Amino acid sequence: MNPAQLSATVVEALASLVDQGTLVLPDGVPTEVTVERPREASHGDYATNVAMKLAKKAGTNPRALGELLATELRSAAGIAQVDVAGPGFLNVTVAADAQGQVAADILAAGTSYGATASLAGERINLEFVSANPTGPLHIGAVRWAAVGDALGRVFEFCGAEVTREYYFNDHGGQIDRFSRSLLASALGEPAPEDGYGGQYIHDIAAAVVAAHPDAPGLAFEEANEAFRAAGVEMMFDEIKKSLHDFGVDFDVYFHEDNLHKSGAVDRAVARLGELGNTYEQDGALWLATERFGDDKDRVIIKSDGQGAYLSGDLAYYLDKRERGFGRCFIMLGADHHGYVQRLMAMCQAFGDTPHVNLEVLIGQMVNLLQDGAPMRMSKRAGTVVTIDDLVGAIGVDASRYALARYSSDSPIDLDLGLWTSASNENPVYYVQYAHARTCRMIANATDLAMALPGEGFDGSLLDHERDRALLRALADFPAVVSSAAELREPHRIARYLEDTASAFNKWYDTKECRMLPQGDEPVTPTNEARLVLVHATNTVLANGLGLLGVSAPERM
RNA sequence: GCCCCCGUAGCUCAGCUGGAUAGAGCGAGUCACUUCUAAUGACUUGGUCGCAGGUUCGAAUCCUGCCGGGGGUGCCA
Repeated sequence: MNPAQLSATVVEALASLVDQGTLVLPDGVPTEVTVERPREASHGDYATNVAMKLAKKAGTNPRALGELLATELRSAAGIAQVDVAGPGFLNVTVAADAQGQVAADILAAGTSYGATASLAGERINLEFVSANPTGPLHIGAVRWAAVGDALGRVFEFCGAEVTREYYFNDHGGQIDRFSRSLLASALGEPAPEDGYGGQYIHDIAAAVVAAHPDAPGLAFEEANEAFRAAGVEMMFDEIKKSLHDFGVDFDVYFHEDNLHKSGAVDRAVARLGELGNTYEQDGALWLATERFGDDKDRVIIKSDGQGAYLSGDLAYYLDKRERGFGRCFIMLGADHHGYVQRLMAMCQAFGDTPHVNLEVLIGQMVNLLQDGAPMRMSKRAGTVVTIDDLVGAIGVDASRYALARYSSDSPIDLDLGLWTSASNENPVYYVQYAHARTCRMIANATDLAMALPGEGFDGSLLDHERDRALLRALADFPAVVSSAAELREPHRIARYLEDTASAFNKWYDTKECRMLPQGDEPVTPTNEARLVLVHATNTVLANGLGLLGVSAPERM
C-alpha cells in the first residue's frame, strides 16, 4: 500500500458513506485526498486531514466525520488500524502484507518504477546553457547543464516529449571582442582593453594559425573575420565536447542568424503588429509590453533599422510554438532575471498564456570555495572556473549531483574539498555507496542460490519497524518524482535519495533484519522477502540517480 | 525609486501547493566493528523559523508593512 493507493482507499470509503446516506457532500466526493507521513512514529504509517477538510461542507465536525470514516476504513483491504487523533487527523497503520507488497510492486515495475503519465502528450522545449561561444563554459552555465538536463529527464519520466535546445549567436559585440582577442594573440599583441584573457585564447589562436597560416597577415577586417569564423567553430566544438562528457547532449543547436535570414523576425514582428501590439515612435518600432505588465515598452526594431536583441527572442519563441511545443522553458541566470517580465509580456502579446506556454526558470549564482575561501573569478584575467575545471577537480558524478541538489532559488557555495571526500558528509557518495551495497548483497544472495520468491512472496514477513520505514521511503518515490516535475525542482530527487539511502543503511544495520542466513542456517522465506526489499531499494536508488544523470556504480 | 531571490541550529541547507512536539548533514561529546562493503549505525548537544501585524480550528509555510544580504533595472548582446 503506497500513499496513492491509500488515497484511493479513503476516497472509496467516502463514496461508500455517501451511498449509504450517512454522509452528505454537496461538492461530491473528491478524486484524491492528502496523505502524508506523520512525523511521530506513534501516529501510524500515514495520516490524512480529509475529515478536517470536509467537515464544514458536510455539516458536521472533524472528529465526528473522522470517527465515521475510521469505522468505514477499518474494514477496507490492507488497513490494519485507524485512529482519530488531535483535531481530526486519521492515523492509518497499513497491514503488514499490504505494506510489504510495495517491495514486490517495485520489483515488477523495475526501471519504470516512479514513472507516471502526468505529462503524457506534452511537448516540452527546454532551452538551457545557451552560452555564446566566446570561451569555455563557466561554472554558472554548468549549473543549468546539470539542473536543466535533470529536469528534462524528470519530465520524460512523467511521460512528456522533451527537446533540449541550445540557442547561440556567433555575431555581435561579444564575438567581436573574442575574435579581436584571438587576432591580437596571434600577432603577439596584448589583449584588447575590453577583450578576453586566459590561456584558451592563446591556444585557440594558435590552432587557427595552424589551420590558416595566412590569416594573421590579412587586412584587419579580413583577418578578424577569419579568426571569428574559425575560432567560434573551435570554441563551440570544445563546448559541445565538454557538455557531452558531462552527460548532456542537446537535440537542437539553434542559431540566432537563422531567424534573421529566414524572415522569421519579420514574420514575428508582423504578427505582433496585426495583434495591435506594436507602434512607431522616434523612428523605432516598439512592442507595447507595458500593457502586459512590463515596466515600460520595448524597442524591437531600432531607429537604424536593425533588430534589437528582443526581436530575435520574439522570433525564436514564435518559432518554437510553430514547431509544436506547447510548453517552452528558458533557463536563465539570476543576472538575467530583469528580462523575465518582458519575455512574459511578449508571450502575452502573441496571445499566449504566460507561465503556461512560456516558463522562465531563474537560477542563482554559484560560488566555488577552496579550503573555505572563495575562488575569485575574472574574465579579463582568464581565471574563470570552467566546466572542465570543475569536472577535473571532483568528477562528473559529484559535479552533477552537487549542482542539482540545491534549490535553484539558493545561491550555491561549493566546497571542492567536501565533494571529493569519501564520507557521508559527501551526499553523492552516501547515495552511491548505498546502491553499491545493495548490489553486493544481491551478489551474495546469488552465491547462496537464494531465489526471488515470486508468487510465494509474503509481504507480511517485512514487519520490523525498520522494514516498514524503508518500505515507506520506497513507496514515496513516485510522488517525489511528480512533485519534482510539477514544481520544476529536481533537487527534490536528490534530497529524497539521501533520505532513502539513510533508511536503507539503518535497516542494514539492524541485526533483526539481516538478509542472508547466518552460518549454516537454511534460507527462509523471510530471507527471501528481504532479498526482494534489497532489490526494490536497488531499483529506487538506480532510477533516482538516473534522473539526476549520476551513475549508480555496482561497487565502490 | 522600481523588480526578482534569500533570511530556519555554531556552519551548509531541507521543509514553504497551511497540519500534530520544526528536520538532515557537518561541527562538538559519547558509544558500537571475528561486518551482509564501517564510504555505516546508535545516543547527546544545539532554534524568539529576520521583526511586527493580519487571515483561521491551525502559519516556518498564505497576505501586508518594515529590517538585513545578494542580483537586476540599455534603441548592449
